[in-house]
Amino acid sequence: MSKKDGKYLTTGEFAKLCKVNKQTIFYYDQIGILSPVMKNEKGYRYYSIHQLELFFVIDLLKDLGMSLNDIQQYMQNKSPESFLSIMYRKKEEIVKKRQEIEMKEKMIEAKIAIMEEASHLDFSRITLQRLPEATLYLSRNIQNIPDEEFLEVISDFINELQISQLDSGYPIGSITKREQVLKGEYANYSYLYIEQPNPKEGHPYFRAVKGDFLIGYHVGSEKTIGDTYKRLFSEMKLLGLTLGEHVFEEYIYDTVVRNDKEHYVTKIMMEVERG
Amino acid sequence: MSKKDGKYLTTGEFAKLCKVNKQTIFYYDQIGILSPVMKNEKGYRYYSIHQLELFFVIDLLKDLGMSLNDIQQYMQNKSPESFLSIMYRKKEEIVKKRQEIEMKEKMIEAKIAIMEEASHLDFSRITLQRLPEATLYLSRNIQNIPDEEFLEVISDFINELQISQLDSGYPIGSITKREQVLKGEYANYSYLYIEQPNPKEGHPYFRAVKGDFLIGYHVGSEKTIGDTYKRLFSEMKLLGLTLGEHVFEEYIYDTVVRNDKEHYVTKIMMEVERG
DNA sequence: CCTTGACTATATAGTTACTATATACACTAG
DNA sequence: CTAGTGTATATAGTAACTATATAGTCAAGG
Repeated sequence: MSKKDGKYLTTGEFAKLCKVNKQTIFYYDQIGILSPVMKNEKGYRYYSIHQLELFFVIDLLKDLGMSLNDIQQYMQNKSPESFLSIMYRKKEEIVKKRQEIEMKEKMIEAKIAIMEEASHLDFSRITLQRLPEATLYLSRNIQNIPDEEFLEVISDFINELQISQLDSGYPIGSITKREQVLKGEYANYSYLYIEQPNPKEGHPYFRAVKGDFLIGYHVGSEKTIGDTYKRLFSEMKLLGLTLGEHVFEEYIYDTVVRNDKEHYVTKIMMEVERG
Repeated sequence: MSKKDGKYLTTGEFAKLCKVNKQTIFYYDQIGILSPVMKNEKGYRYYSIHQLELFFVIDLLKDLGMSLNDIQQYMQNKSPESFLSIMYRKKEEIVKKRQEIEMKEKMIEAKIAIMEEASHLDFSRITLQRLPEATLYLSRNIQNIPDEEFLEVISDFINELQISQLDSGYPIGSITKREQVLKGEYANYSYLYIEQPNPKEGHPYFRAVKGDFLIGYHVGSEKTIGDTYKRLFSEMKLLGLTLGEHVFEEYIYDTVVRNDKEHYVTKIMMEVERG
């Protein structure tokens, strides 16, 4: 028997090459997914270097979400055909997984962008800005909607975000119509929305907006948001502007980054018209 | 209190929107990472729709490998600054994770290619082929190496595969020199190698090969591989060829797809010269 | 008003894939 | 011949759920 083939690895050596705990190797033997090629009379386990590749495959399958139980099922009854069919299945899964990862990367980037921008803002200032066109994914109309139906709309909205991978990481905002705002019904929203910096083709629910906006920030619970609306209205008057069709609200700092409601920050963007 | 803000979700409703088991929501309350905004006198939990976003963030962090314990640490003491720093950290991690996924996708594709090719082969046929140039990642020389050192070389080779992401999914093969093969020392390899279909720039250990190869398949344990070598030698004589500098061996069917050693298949590729 | 069925709650045990600990035996080097 | 490292088994613990058991709550229909 030649040196290389004759060379057996002890459990410790094998574990080190696999970069796992020795106990894991015992465990794999115990549940029958990777047993040593040889066991001596003292019960010492000996592995061959070829079994390393088997370990790597097990590790790959595990990584792709296969349970040790399922892996064991295969190991009891190996064949090139069933291995191939597993690989085809896993190929589909990993493509999906990669797309999810890519989306999450985008989400993180969005969160970073939002937080970085917020950290440079003066929340007490009201500004007039010309906003560029943006693509939004809208919920169904929720104005004056009864409670049960509201839950269903939210549910559909959230589902669609997840199914069609529309969660860009940007905050979920709300749109209120001029009429409701003027009546002081600041929470009687008409739509929920989420901004889509890279809109997908062929999706029906997108609307674009652009124009002049009066932008202010409300610091504190939403119960007191009326105060900030009043400040915005007086600023609007001062600048000789009138309220446009829609008001957009977005949580900048919310329950994700603040323990206390008094420190929440809501961005209010009022569409305005000159003259 | 308006309809939308007044609308609280029960544990079941909230769980459904989060697409998790209700028990999970109880559990998150229990360990203090996501508690309902309100609990009535009967102990019923009520969540607000804004807490959905918090759940999604928790889910994101979890996906990025953060433990519920670490998440809890953050939740006890939220702030935009620490959230931002977590996001920066996670951004690095997810980039790495994406690269790993991409590599694994390639690995699966390679395994599929190998298995598909193998399924169309007649293992009893010996063929003469002109092989194109291929890039290989080589181990250090292992010819006549003592056992301890062999283990170290293997270890280094495997480590490098993992660190530099060189595991292409193609089998780990061995190269034996003409001299050893002629002496019948078929297992006295000089190098281990793994093919790199998309070689990375700036890596030192690569060698290219191309030329005429006499290719045969050994079915059975490596102990009887001498039989197949003999068949190859007689075919070589028949074709009027002489043995070139190297012989390459690759496991096609091994412990990964076969339970029984008698069904292993090893591909033997002999470099040959005409005349 | 009562019952039925679907909901809510807590408490506890089970699951997966390890990981740690305790105890005992084996092997190797000085 | 002992110290130190290695091996083994057995058992318990871990994280993050998941399932089960038991009991209280509530809204709709008869």
